[in-house]
Amino acid sequence: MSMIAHVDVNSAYVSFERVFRPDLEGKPVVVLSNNDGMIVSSSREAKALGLDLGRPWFELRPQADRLNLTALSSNYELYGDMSRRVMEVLARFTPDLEIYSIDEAFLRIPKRIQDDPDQMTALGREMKDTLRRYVGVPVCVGIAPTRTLAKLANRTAKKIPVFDGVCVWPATRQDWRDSLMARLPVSEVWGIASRLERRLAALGITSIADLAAADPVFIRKNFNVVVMRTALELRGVACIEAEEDRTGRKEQLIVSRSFSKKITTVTEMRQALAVYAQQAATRLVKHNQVAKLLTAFAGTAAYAGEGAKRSFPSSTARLPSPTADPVELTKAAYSLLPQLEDGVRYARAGIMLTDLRPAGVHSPLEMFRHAHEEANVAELIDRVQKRAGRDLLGLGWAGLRPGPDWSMKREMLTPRATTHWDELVLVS
DNA sequence: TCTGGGGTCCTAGGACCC
DNA sequence: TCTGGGGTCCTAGGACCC
Repeated sequence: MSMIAHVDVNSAYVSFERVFRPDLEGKPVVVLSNNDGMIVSSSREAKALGLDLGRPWFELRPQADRLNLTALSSNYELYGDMSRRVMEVLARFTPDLEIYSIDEAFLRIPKRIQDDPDQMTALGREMKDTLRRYVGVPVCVGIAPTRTLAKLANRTAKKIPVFDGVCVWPATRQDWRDSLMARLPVSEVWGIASRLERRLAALGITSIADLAAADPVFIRKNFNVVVMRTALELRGVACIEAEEDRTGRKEQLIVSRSFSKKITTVTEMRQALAVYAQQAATRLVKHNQVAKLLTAFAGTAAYAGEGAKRSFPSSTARLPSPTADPVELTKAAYSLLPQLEDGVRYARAGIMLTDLRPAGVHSPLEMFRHAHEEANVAELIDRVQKRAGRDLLGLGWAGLRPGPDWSMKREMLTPRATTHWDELVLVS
């Protein structure tokens, strides 16, 4: 039986911010979503005040002073770079690192210590201490024979103080684990959320222990293989494979944003689509991929009041040939425009690219349609942007700064302290 | 009056994740 | 007035093939 460690950063975005704002240590802090919409990360102190994920900021703002609460706009450039540092440190512990998300990773425990709970605990503690020292962030570590149990061990390490951030499943007693699993609701398991929780409850499965004890064939029949795998993993049978290393390869790519003010005109929507199409193109090129299918969509607010007109138009265009050309993507995205309805206040729009494939593999027909003017426009934009910055040149509004008045609002943004020379932290 | 069997591919929708 | 963004996997059903 092999062992897997799950490591994740506590209150990740808040912790990344605190590295450069040590004054926020020990205080209630939240990080907000784009447009300063709602909470996406919440410090332990903020959680203790009941400030959980999803709370809208406009509701909270009036109380912020009274609660001594610090709210920050999300600074994804900072988080991306801090995440890279965390993973770099973790990579020193194993040749077998699976980066699962911006703040989580799985690591395979070396064979020679996988039967020794004490050594595994020491290893987990070393990971935690090293990340604190080298990157400056607090993490928890869970170690168990399956990914699902490693996540559960990690949750345990976070919530039960005696573990002090490191929980090695086989180092705990069987009867203690059983009673823990009997106490915890099944929705605490990785892969079981509210809808499955409801359906499971209808069959009498409410605790984690219930799911672990359920007959896998029964689960397979009433749900699907995904839920069955989860149930098996809870019994210690590893059946969720490491995600295949895609090295950046994706199956789909989405660029979508809410506007800071509602959009009502075709002109504004055309601007937004042009900006998003170019961002999509940039990301495609970065992954060295091209797209065949583009879907453009827009929508009214999810929480629009009574009587507000709702509308969710979308249009899908097959591109003449697989491409990452911003000009072609922008044109294709415009197929949405005729579908917009008059008098509707659109809150968001986006572009989804699907049917992606590696760039540079061309069918015979495609050989004849290159090196024309449009390709040169894309290249030119790319060259200018590389030399002079992203904000300087683009189709439509993309090159203008300040941006149009519907563009994203981030009023409490911290400096991009690790990726931009002019935003370095100054120490005096 | 009678109307097979086996397969692939694609898409939409549902569920989950962070 | 104000409520995020970006992904993956699985399944069912339809279209189509021989």
